[in-house]
Amino acid sequence: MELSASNLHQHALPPGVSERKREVNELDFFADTRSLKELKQDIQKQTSSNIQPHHHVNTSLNLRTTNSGRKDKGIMNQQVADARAEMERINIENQRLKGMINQLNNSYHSLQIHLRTLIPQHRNQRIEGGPVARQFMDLGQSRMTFEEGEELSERMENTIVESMEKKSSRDQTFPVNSDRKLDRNIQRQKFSSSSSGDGDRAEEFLSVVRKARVSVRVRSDTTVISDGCHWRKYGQKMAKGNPCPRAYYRCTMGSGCPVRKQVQRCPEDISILVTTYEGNHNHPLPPAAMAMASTISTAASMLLSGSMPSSESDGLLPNQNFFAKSIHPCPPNLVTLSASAPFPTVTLDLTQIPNQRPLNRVHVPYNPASVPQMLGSHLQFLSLLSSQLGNAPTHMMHNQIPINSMADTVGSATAAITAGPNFSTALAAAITSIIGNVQQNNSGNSNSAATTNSRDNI
DNA sequence: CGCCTTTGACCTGCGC
DNA sequence: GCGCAGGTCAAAGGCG
Repeated sequence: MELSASNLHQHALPPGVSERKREVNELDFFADTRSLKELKQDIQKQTSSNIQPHHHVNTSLNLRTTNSGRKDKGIMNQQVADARAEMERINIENQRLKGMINQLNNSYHSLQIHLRTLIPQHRNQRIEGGPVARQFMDLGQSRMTFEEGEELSERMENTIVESMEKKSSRDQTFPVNSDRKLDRNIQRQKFSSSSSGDGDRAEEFLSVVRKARVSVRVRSDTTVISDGCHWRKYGQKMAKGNPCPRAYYRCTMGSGCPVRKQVQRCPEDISILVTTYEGNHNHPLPPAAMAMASTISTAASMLLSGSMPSSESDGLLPNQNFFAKSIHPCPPNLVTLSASAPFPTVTLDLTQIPNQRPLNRVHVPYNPASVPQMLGSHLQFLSLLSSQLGNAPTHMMHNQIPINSMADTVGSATAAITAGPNFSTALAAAITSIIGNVQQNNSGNSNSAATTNSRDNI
């Protein structure tokens, strides 16, 4: 991959640098490939050309031109001095930008090296009936060069967003059951094939991302939590071991949208509402709903980043151990990863939040209607996480992130997660910050009531 | 009338 | 192969 100035601008430069580059562009600094020497010569030519007419005038009017000549000479000297000062300034700016590019180059190469070290680790991890996420990590057991890995990682980032479109087109081709069969077949192929190509691996990644689930536990009297989407109930079942029925909803915001959710009350505490989301939307989403959808993608990415040392004696993923056992000061089990289910699931347990008093934050009563906003903060969460790890550009701290950079954000955060030894600490800090932000938002936005469906019978 | 819920039937995977 | 459980379908009916 070539590292050009434009690449740096698009992929690596923090906003400050972007601003600086715009400044430089106004001077045509990068666009003009001439050297400083040539630039200097140009300026000198310009100043001398300005001088010529005055010389010509001087020769015709002696007395008057003596004073005028002195004035002109003064102006000329001033212009030369200005030009020199400008050149000095440009020179300093040039040195500064050179240093910046070198720094970015170094960061880029260190990331390359880090990626080189990660790919063989993933390749060497064995499956042996392990969880889906681990199995996917093993997909690289066929030989994958660094370039392939780099290309794949790029495609992974892109496919998180593109998967919505692919999924949509597939849904139009296959009825639901066929679609599920296809997904299952993909799963089987994924586990049985050890010599798949990049295309297959991307498809396998898509499959996991599509099927990764996010489960949200909220204490709520309402039958559903408001998440910004329109849902149609298509079924209800009594689940074994739970006196409360499980309701099945399908997203109706887009035709053929594959996203489904299950809503069920917790058998141990019926005041807890458990909502499980699955799939990617194939249509534009309102911000709150977009946050939810991207949370699912993020969840998959988090799972796929599970390259921690294995300690599965208790049946937990290594990452799950981090989440479930090591996070402080977050409530235990606030976030858990489960691979015991057919598909990887991230569970956000928000039921303990009302009792939480994040450090240095004003406590505001918890409002279940703010769950979407909380999930909507997941990008902020990733940003915070990345920044806590010190491995991600600070420009991710912006709240408003364009949708087409979402995948980049996810990818960067995933990289940060994978790379960071202080993962749990960073995660704890990030979650604490998010909770604090949401609660602060609640104080100024307490009217964002959840839309309830009175006809729901859960 | 369109959209939604309800609910029994059906399909599929999995364990025995 | 059988039974169970989870998930989905689709007809019927309700609501605004």
